[in-house]
Amino acid sequence: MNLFRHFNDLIREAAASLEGAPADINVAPITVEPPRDAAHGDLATNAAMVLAKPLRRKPRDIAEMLAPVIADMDGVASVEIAGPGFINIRLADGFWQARLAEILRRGVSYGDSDLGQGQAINVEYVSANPTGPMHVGHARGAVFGDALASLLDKAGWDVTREYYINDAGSQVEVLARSLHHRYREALGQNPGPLADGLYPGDYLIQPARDLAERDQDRWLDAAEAEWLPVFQDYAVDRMMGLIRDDLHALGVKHEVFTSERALHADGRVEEAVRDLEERGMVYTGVLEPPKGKLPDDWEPRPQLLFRATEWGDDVDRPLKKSDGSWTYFAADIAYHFDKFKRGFPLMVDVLGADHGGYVKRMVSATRAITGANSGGLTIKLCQMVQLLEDGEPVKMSKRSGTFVTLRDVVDRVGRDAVRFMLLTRKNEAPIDFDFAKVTEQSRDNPVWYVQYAHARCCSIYRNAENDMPGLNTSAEAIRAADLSILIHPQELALIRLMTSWPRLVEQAAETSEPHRIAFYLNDIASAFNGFWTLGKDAEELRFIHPDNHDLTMARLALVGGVRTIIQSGLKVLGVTPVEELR
RNA sequence: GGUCCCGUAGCUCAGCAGGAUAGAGCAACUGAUUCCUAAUCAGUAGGUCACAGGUUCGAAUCCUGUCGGGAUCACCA
Repeated sequence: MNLFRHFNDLIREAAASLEGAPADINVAPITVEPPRDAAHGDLATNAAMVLAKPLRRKPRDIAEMLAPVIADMDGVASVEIAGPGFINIRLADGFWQARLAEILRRGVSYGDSDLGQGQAINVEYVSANPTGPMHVGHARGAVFGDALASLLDKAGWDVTREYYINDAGSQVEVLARSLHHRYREALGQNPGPLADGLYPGDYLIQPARDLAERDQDRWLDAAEAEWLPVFQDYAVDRMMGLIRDDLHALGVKHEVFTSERALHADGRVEEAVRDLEERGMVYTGVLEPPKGKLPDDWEPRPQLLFRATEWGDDVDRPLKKSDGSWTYFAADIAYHFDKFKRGFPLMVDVLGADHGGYVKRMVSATRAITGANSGGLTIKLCQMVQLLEDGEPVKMSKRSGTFVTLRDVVDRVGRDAVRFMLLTRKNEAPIDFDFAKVTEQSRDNPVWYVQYAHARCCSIYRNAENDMPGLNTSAEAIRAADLSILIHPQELALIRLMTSWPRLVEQAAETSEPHRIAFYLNDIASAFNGFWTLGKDAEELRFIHPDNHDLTMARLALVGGVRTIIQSGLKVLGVTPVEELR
């Protein structure tokens, strides 16, 4: 239950039936939120202020009319009118205790929402070129996309996770040539130094050996035109294997892999462009030279263009290169068209910030394809990750082979730490990824801090079982505990915070901001650790009371609630909760 | 030059789709461990929310402009 939505619905209803309310009154601007200052109560609504104009009355007068109606609602303990016309609502202890019971009953599915109403949505992420292993730059988009997909799923969308394999274009030819070089080496030849522009990494050596084993010297003296397609297929297969392994190491999942080359091969690119053509969205023209720095080899030439400007872009965009072949953009239009036809009116693309210039054209193309009022494509850009070693940037250069692979980082600090750290920042903000910080065990490291709180919850259960032999701490027994004895302000504060989880899920999903979950978990951990420490001074606030079964069970229920919320949140982030930290 | 992102405490960052006195961690200072994990907690101090206008009951949040930082800019993917 999202209690804010719950009470908002009730209050809107009450507002619409107020004396003197016009039939067509707009109650949408009414909000119900937690007041910033807890002293103001549990809920605050702006209803009186928003209704002042349509009702032509003073906010305070409207508040006076609404207050008794609200006070009568289930769960409401008291109502106050404050400031310019805020209505502050305080909920009864019993209401909060019922919420804890709800959390225990629902388990990690607590916070699930029907906000998405089961709408199909396609989330595309990673889509690294299949030309080598993933490096850290890819990790952020991968983790972000994965968490966003989980988040949307939790919030009620029907999510499909997709990977677009960029297996067409010149970089795949380069890959094939690089593999051929290694192939010659594998057969004992000395092809000399790697030609300029070929991929230097040693990850092609083993695939080349395997290929040499399979095909022997069949391609050694063959013409390039003969071996190129074979080497392309083989290399892309192997590189996708590497990437899948890397994704697996990160715990990132996809359900659908779509090949760019297949789009070209079975005519879907032509089909998409033809579709645009029929709508008059395509023409042959000459583009203006780019502003700013003019490329050395720029020259005016007629090209097949898409009327992107009619859909919100700044210039029209080329669909064909000067040699007549399709641009990447043309294939990408076909790809989005394909997704649309597969039943996804809603799509999300997760891209690196270096693709910022690409957003408008893809969004406008998608509008053109799907009809203007759809606007079904959202592009989320992830900013750079800067690796730090002892506070110093790690220098990376592809040329010297010193770039850090995703696998290196995962092996060193662990999948969970990588994921959590990359999600503890909003996607538009650059991240400094400090190796020392990520593995540090302190308050300053949110990854560790949240895990610590979870482990502590587990530890309390273990201790309870040890200290009180025969105590039944099964889920059923905990759910049966009498929660009405949880009336300490700190206990209720903790439950309040847990109860904001459903609302947080909805907000994070609506804004596509999984980082909010990481911050929320940090808050939960902090509140829980605070409560834990109270027990040091005040023995009656400890969780375990060997001489008081009922109190122990109620407190264990509280701890169980915290543990459940943390698990629910970590599940969205794709991080495994740990039961013990030593 | 165009476009996009960012600018909040000394540092690193949140800020809940406009709400009441702008928050957290680190660093600094003061306290708390025979005790359910002190790997923690409580407190003090620290801000002209880059700047200037605008929108309205109300702006860190929305709009315009300026300044500063980053990304990107036909035919690459």
